[in-house]
Amino acid sequence: LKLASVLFPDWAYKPAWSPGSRQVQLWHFLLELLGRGEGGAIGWGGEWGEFVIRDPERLARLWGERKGKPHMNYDKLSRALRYYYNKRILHKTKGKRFTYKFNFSKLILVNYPGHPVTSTGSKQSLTQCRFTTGNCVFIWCVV
DNA sequence: CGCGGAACTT
DNA sequence: AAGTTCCGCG
Repeated sequence: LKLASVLFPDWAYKPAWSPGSRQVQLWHFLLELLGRGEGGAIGWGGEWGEFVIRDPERLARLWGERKGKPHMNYDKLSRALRYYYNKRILHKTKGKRFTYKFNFSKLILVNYPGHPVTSTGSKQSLTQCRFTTGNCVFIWCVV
């Protein structure tokens, strides 16, 4: 089963009153590519929530295309990623080049490679905030 | 590379 | 608010 579109819970979107609220958020975009197993540009890393940017300039180009920013590059994209540190969405895996990590206190993944979730109980309690992309099911933990 | 301040845009 | 652009610093 594959879903054509990715669904995020309401709280994961920019506020409706915010300018550019219809635009995708960068971390949504990253999860979209990761979930799709897009390959080349970005992929999951060894640890829980960790991902590696395999082709930084290509990822930047893809992001720029999505946002209509033709001059996007990794320097600028990575600045946006660094703004996520204080927001507790991401942090850097120190010492590993182009490697970042999602803070999954806010986000839990099912079918995450190497971390299958078998407990139906924990699934049940969180199914309201759920979206699917590719063969990964993302379950959100509202805090 | 990776970091974070600062000004600017949407 | 969530980036984008630019940049000096380690």
